[in-house]
Amino acid sequence: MGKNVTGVGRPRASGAAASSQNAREAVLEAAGELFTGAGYAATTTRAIAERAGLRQASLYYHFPSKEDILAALLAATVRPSLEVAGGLSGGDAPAAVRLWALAYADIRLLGGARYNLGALYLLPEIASPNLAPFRAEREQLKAVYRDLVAESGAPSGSGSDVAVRSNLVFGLVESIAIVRRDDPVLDVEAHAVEGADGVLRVAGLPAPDATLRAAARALLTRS
Amino acid sequence: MGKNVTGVGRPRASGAAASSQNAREAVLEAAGELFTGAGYAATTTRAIAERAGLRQASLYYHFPSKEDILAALLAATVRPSLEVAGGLSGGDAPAAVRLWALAYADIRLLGGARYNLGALYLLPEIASPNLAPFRAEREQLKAVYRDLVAESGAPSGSGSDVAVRSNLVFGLVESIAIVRRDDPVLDVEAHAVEGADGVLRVAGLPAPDATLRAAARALLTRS
DNA sequence: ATTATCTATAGATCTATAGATAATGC
DNA sequence: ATTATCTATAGATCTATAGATAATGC
Repeated sequence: MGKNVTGVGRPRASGAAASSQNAREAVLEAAGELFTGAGYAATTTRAIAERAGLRQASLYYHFPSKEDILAALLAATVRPSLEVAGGLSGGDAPAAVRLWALAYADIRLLGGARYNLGALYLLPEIASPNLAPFRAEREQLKAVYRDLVAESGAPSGSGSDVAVRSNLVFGLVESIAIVRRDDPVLDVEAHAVEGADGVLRVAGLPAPDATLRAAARALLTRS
Repeated sequence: MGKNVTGVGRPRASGAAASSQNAREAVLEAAGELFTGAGYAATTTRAIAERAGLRQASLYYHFPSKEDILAALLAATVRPSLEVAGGLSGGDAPAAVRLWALAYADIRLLGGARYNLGALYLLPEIASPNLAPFRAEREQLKAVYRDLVAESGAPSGSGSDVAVRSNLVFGLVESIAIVRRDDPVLDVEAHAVEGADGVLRVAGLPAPDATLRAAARALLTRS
């Protein structure tokens, strides 16, 4: 269970940096790239191991099963978003400002990660019973959006309700994964600003101005 | 190659309706349900065949490979959207009206299909070289959205450009697949109306009123 | 003695092909 | 003779386990 800083354990067959600093990290990095690119079922444990620089069977020293690798990735992907959401809850800023800030931060997180981490949310495998903890965390995040949409109190024109609007808002944020897959070199910053603007508009709020954006950004740097 | 209306060919092993009216349809139906639910790679040809009421090997009488089943489904899914887009191009209605109509129709098509057909677009396998024809058709549809966003000529506030906005618009429409997966019993009609409203707002246009919506619906029924 | 890897492999698939078979059509 | 299915199986995986091995730590 140690960190293997010096070189405990049998050396790797792939000549490579005998006994890496942290094989677990390398496995997650490799799996992230492959799962998001080719999907979970189409990615073999052999391919993950190869990219991480070890043998297929050696994965099982670090993870009990292939699905546990996915679970670790999903947890690491949703956690930063939940932290942002948590950091916003304490303040006294208007709901519209907090909603803009959360959407902006989420889109940047998903759009700017090393590889297209948001694509993990698109995998059909997240329906697996073993991944219920991840789904619960994602539901938590979605609930924060719903509360912000409700609190921001947009006029309920033409019979629209909070449930429909927050579905659209959450969908708009997560759609960064689809957009990024279609266009891997997109301008993340521009998409995040315009996306957060769009979130407010979809929520039924007036178009945000520079003052609102500045206030939202200030909220984010504060924590 | 005949339709097997009466009962040519060896009867099915699964007692079932000896020599179905149209086995090909049954295979597509089964594959649609399984691919959208469990994904492509995780769905076995055996599972498809079982659900369609024939033996695994018999699939290959109707399709040369598993991937061709997916290709057929993708083609059938994007075609109706392209038809709507084509039907709108000839008119003299304002771009905002056509944009609302297209978004509304697309969301209803994807949201109301027998199973969550939009989830096919989320599959990582659509990157396969063999599925280039589908990707091209989807790009065509996306180009229609882009042209409508450009033509509707929203004020380009805060440096936003057409590319970013049309990415967001297209993402918002397709996000119905994610929303539906999370909430299989959603109100499709309400989501489509509110989603099309959101599309106009994300495009930077003023919030649509009942008159605009009525005009857009009229466009759709006309063709 | 502990750690982190390796080699080898069991057992369970999965796709696609080969060739037989049981209907109808002529 | 043609059609649409079937049975059987080849060949290629794929995940996970068993048990050996080559380092360091004590």
